[in-house]
Amino acid sequence: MTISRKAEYALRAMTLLAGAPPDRPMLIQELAETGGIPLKFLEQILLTLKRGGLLRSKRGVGGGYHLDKPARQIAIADIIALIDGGLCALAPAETDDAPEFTGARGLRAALADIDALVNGQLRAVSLEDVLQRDTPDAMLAFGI
Amino acid sequence: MTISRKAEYALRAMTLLAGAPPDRPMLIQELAETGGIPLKFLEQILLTLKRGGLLRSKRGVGGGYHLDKPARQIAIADIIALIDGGLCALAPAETDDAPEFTGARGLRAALADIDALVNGQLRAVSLEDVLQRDTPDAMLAFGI
DNA sequence: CGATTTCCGACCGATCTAGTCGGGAATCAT
DNA sequence: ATGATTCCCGACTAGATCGGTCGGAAATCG
Repeated sequence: MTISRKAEYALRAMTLLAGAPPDRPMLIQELAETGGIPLKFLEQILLTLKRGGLLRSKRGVGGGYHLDKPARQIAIADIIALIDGGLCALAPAETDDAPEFTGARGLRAALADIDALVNGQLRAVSLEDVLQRDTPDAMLAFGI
Repeated sequence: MTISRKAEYALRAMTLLAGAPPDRPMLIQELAETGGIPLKFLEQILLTLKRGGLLRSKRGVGGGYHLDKPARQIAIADIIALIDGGLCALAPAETDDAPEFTGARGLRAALADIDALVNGQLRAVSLEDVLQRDTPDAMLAFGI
């Protein structure tokens, strides 16, 4: 029940890109080394992130990857959804063969509630928020 | 990223047991049929639930399963933790080889926050709450 | 004893995870 | 045009996990 390593790598790479100077793109190799991510695996990940519209790339010398929109407009939900193919869903696949017994509706409702809670939060936190959380004074501001 | 089918089955069985009359235990077969759960699979599940201290069992005629404590004192977190071996954790396995880069702390903090949120909620909802949620008037009370 | 019911370890096919491999295609400087 | 650089992309794989199944042993009761 942990987040997939692939999604974790994607989050690292996106965080790295969000925190990088916007004038020049970053190389896959750069991202892999800094983020501690297997190079060829990261290649795949960045590709799907790009196909999903979160990244833009350029080949050749001086090429690399950069965000396709400002960090504020990219939620970590967007990243996880692209990589894992759907968000974290506690509620099991909807309208399946679910039998009806006393308490069944209540169970589904309770799970759906929590599901909505976590997904809402994932959607609410942007890459910019992640960077903000990184600075020590932000920790102080939050009283940690 | 869905809840495991095994955990879903466990939740169904526990909900069933929480809603059953407390005078006699329920048979595995009964639970399997009512809950739409493969019998032999359910056997395993109930066994680990019992070893975890959530259930009590009795063999032979008149035997079966029943809750080991009142439904109010059993959180769905307890059930999922026993079955899936740990709760839903978005934050990756702690203190692993996590590299340090700009934003890494923020990323971990953001994930840990959401993690705490969902786990807190899972711990807050008991089987009794699940049963309450099942009745239509409870829905009205919640303004649904 | 024999019926009932839980207990328990071993096993199994399909799918998913976490990658690797090898080469192709675009871009750029010279 | 050539060659270096860098991204693009499909195929492949070892190992783990998922979702069960099977066969029987042990307890409990009439």
